[in-house]
Amino acid sequence: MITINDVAKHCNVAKSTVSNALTGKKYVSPELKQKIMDACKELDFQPNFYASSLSHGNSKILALVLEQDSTSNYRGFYTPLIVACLKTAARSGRHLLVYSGLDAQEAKSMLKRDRAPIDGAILMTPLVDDSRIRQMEEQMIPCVVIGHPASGDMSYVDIDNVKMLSDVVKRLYGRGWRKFRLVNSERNKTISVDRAEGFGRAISELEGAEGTVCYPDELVERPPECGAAYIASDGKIAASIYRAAKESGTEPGKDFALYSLGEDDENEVHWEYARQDYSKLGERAMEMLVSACEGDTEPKHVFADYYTL
Amino acid sequence: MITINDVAKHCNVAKSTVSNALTGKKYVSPELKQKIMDACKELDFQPNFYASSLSHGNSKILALVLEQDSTSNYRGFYTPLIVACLKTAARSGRHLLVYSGLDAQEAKSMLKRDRAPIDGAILMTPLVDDSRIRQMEEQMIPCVVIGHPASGDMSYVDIDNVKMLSDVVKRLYGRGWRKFRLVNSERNKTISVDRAEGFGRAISELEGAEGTVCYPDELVERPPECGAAYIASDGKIAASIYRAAKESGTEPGKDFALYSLGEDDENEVHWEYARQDYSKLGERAMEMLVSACEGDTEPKHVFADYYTL
DNA sequence: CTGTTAGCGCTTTCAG
DNA sequence: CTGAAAGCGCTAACAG
Repeated sequence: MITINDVAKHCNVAKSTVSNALTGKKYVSPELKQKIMDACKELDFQPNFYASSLSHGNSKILALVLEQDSTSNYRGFYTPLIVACLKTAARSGRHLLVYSGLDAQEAKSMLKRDRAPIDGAILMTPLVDDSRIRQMEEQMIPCVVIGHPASGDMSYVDIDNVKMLSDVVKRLYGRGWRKFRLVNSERNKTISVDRAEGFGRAISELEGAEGTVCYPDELVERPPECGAAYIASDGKIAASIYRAAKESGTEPGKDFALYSLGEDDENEVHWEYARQDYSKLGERAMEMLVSACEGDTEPKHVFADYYTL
Repeated sequence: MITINDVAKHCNVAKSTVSNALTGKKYVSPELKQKIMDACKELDFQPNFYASSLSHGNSKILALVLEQDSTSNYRGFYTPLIVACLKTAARSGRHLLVYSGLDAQEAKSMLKRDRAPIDGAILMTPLVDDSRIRQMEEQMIPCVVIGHPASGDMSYVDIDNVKMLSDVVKRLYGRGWRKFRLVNSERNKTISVDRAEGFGRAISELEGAEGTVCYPDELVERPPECGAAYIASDGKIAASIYRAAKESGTEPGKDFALYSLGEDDENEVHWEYARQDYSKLGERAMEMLVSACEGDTEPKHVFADYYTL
């Protein structure tokens, strides 16, 4: 392995001078600097990752923590999200560790600052009571949440689910539907809280509208109620409603309405859905994280309009 | 930060004893060991990642390099593959860095051993001339390829594409088709070579069969030839053939046959396809990588049957 | 079996 | 503006 010492000898200078030339934290005369740079190239010197991190303590490694617990395994939108994070990270010279389906226990251990050498993290899908978030706060690791954290003052970027739900209900109302059914996400996710709120708000504002909310744990596959507009929190739920309808001979779009909030795979969907731009979400979150790692400690709260109905 | 020194003082022993107790590489009396462990817990000691890596030079971080260059952005099968790698890695206490769409230049820089602290890597989708593979060999970083490397003697796990193609052609032949068209993957991928070979082999073995191979760069959207059996190298290509057929009024399954080799999203596909188990592929590759990192340097070559026609 | 000591490669004071 | 020297926290020889 070729070290900073070899470069120093090669140039007849002290190794601290090489270090200074490389990090740019101290003035080094342009000629010397050039000479050093040339030597580095000639010798193919690569600074040792561990040594430099040990000294100044940052690794240029970030983490993307997909979801707490491994309830839902396959999420089609992960790919564009991961790729967007990856690319944005790479553009600023960062590496990205990805975690999926860690339980609270595992997360606690894998994300300890001294276990994983991370400078910062993006957390997906916050829970109402989210131990990962607390942990990042305690460890003072810069952190951006994708979604709406329940409490605390940390940076996040989220789609405005309150507004989105309200918009969806109004649109369906405009088409004549009066009876609404929100089949929400899991209760422990903050997204469900926001969606229920937007849903409820719209219902109460609209003359003659009536609505109820249910959760996946209550979902039985039974034919949808005739005359109701179903809003499914994701494509899988929409698919199960659609299937149940088909089997019972109830006609979607006619006997009842079906709308899904986000679709993992956009081919051949038999119902209306909101498009959400996961790439943008990832890109934006990563930009925020990088800037936080560079010292911008002010928490930023972004409700983005990365969706279209 | 609480260090090994604090623990040592707390227990009135030398720090090396603490280190030995923790790493288990030297004998330490059970009572002392217990005492030390207790102290670690009490003081909430976490070994410093950089320091220990600097000393013994392994980081428990692995890399998953998705594909060279960023030609194809969205690959639905990435999610199950990534998640499988992630889980398998986590089970053996490894972190996973993911890279996607690096060009040769970027790969060269990001995957330098001293830039990214990786103990080993999984490389997806090898090219006929693959600089990443050469780089890993040069740097002597343990490495497993998912796919069939063109040359060299490194570990890989792959679906036997020669056999798969041959099987597919024979199946279609058995149904009466005699004219075959393979629309292959990009020329620079080794998978294309194998597929063309299996295709050609089957054609030559089958009485009265005739076949040609073409590549994406030659693909124009024109109606498929009547009476031909098309084998598309992936779902996207199959979709474009299907679309062209629909537009020209040619009927799939009747005027021509359409078969695709692997499908990213399995809902509502209008043609036959081979199912490939990307989770298994990732899991197996990761197991091999971990064992390689643990000193098993013997290259393993696995042609798995992780597909069903 | 335990403790002392010398590094790992780099950054960072702190005198020249 | 440059260079010697002292760590960062840990591991691994090497004596006791």
